[in-house]
Amino acid sequence: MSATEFPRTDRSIVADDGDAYTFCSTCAFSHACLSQGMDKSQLRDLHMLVEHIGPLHAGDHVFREGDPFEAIAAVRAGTVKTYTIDRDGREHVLGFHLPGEVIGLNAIAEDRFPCNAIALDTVTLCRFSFPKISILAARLPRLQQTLFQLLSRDIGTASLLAGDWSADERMAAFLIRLSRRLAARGFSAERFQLTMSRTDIANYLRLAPETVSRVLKRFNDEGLIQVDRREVELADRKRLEDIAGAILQQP
Amino acid sequence: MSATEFPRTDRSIVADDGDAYTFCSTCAFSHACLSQGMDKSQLRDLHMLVEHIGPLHAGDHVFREGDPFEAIAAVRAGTVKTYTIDRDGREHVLGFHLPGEVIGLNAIAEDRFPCNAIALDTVTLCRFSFPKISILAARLPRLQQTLFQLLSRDIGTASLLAGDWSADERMAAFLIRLSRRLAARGFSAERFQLTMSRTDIANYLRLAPETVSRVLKRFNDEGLIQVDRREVELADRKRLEDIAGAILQQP
DNA sequence: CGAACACTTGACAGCCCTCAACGTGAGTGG
DNA sequence: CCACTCACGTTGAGGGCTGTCAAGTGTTCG
Repeated sequence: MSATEFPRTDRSIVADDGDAYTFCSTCAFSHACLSQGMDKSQLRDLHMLVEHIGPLHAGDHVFREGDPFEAIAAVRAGTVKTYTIDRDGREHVLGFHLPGEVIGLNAIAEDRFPCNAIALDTVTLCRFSFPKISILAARLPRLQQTLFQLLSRDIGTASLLAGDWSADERMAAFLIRLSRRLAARGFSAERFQLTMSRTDIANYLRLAPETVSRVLKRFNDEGLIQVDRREVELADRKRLEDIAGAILQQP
Repeated sequence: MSATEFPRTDRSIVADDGDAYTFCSTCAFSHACLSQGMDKSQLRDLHMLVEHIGPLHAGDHVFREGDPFEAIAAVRAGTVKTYTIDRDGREHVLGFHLPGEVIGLNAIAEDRFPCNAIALDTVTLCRFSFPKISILAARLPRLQQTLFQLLSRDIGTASLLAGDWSADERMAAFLIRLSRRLAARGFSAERFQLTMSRTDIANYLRLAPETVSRVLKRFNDEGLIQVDRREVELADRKRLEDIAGAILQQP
C-alpha cells in the first residue's frame, strides 16, 4: 500500500515559474491567473502559494478519505480518480479528473476529504493551500469568482450521473463528455486512450463491469466507436450524441 | 401558468429587521450573520442586501430554467422544489429545500439558472444579490467561508443520490435525511408532513411513482413507519437507518 | 513459463418499470 | 346535501434491462 502523497508539506517545491504560462494555460485557474485585471505582483502572489506535486505514479494516492483538508489541487498531467468505499466494500467512483481540473472542492464543507484520490497514470499536480487562496481571493474578486464558479460547476456535474439513465445513455454520455474535455485541453477529440479500467468506468457509471464490456462491444459492432483494449475512436459522434442526448443537455 | 416571482426587483422590500434575529437563527447564513467576529455595522451591511420575498403559494415559481442569475435565496418558510425537464419531457427533481437552506448556488457557473424552482406550499424567501454578497464576502472572511462551505456541501449531497441503490435504500435514506433536516430546524424528527407528492418523491429518487407507493406501504406494514396520506411517523428509526446505512455514511 | 489480472462472453434471475384499472379525497356547483 | 370532476394515490400483471454467477480468453509481469 502506497502512502498518501498529498498532505505532506516536506515535498520539494518545484519553482519552475519559467514555463508557468505554458502549463497553466489549460488550468482551471487560468482565467484568474492570466487574464486581464491581474498585474504582475498579483500574479506572483498566486504563484507563490502554488506547490508543484509529483510526479505520482499509477496507484499512488493523492489524498485519502478522512485526511484533514488543507489544500485543493489542479491536475497538471495525468488522470486522477476520486472514489469512496461504502459500508459493503463497494467502490463508488465520483469522477475522473483531467489536466486543468480541480480536485478537493468537496472537502471544504467538512474540513476533511470525503473521498480518496488516486493517480491512474503518471500525475503531476498544482497544490493550492486553501487558507492562503481564500485570503488572496478576498483581494482578487476575479479569483473569488473563479472559485465560486468551480464549486458551482461541480454541483452540476455531480447531479449529471444521478438520473435513471440506461446503460447505453450513460456510456454514450461518458464517451462524449470525455472527448469534449480532452478536446478542450488540446488532445484529440476523436481518438484517445482510456486511462481507467472497465471496472473503474463501471463504478463511475453505476453499472456492472460486464455491462460496460457488453455496451462497448455493441457500440463497436454498430459502428459507433472503434475500441481496442483501452484505445477508443469515436466513429459516429453524431449518433453517440443522440443516444446521450437527454443527459448532455445539462452543461 | 404562474409568473416567475424571483428575478423581479420591483417587489416591495419588507424591512422587518425587528425580528431578523428570530427568523434568521435557523438560516444557512446564521453563522455568518450572528456569530462573533461580525460587528453591528457589518451585520447591517448583510441585512441591507437582503430582500424578503413572498409569500409565494403552492405552484408559484421562484425562478425558471434559463433565467439570468442575479441572486441566491434562503428559504425562510415552506418547501421549494428544484427540478428540470429533460428532452423527453421527464421531470428530474434535484432537491427539496427546507427553511434555512439555500437555493440557486448551481447557477453561479453559467450565470443562468440551470433548473426551475417552485413552491410546494406557502413559501417566503430571503433574496441575496450575488454580486453584492460577493463584494461583501471579500471583506468578511467568515461570510466567504460560509459561501464556500454551502457550495461544497451541495456537491456532496448531489452525489448522494448518484449511487445505484435499491428502492428500499433510497426511500429509507430519504426519510431519515428529511427527518434530520427537519429536526435541525426545530421541527419534530419523528412525525412530520410530506409537502411533496409521491410523484415528486419518485422523480427525486429516480423511481416510478408506483414503486414509491409500494415501498411506503411495505415499510408501513413492516412497522418501520406509519404513513397516512402525507403524514409520516418514523416508528423504527434504527431499522430505517440500517436499511439506508450505506447511503447515509456520506455526510 | 506461470500466475495474476483485466476483460469478454454466456446463462439466468431479480428488481423495478410500464401499462392498466381501481380507489380515495378535495373541491365545485347544483 | 349530493353528484360530479379531477388529481393523486394504490394495487395488480407482465416484461425488459441489467446484475449476478460462472467460465473462458488474452495480456502483462515476475
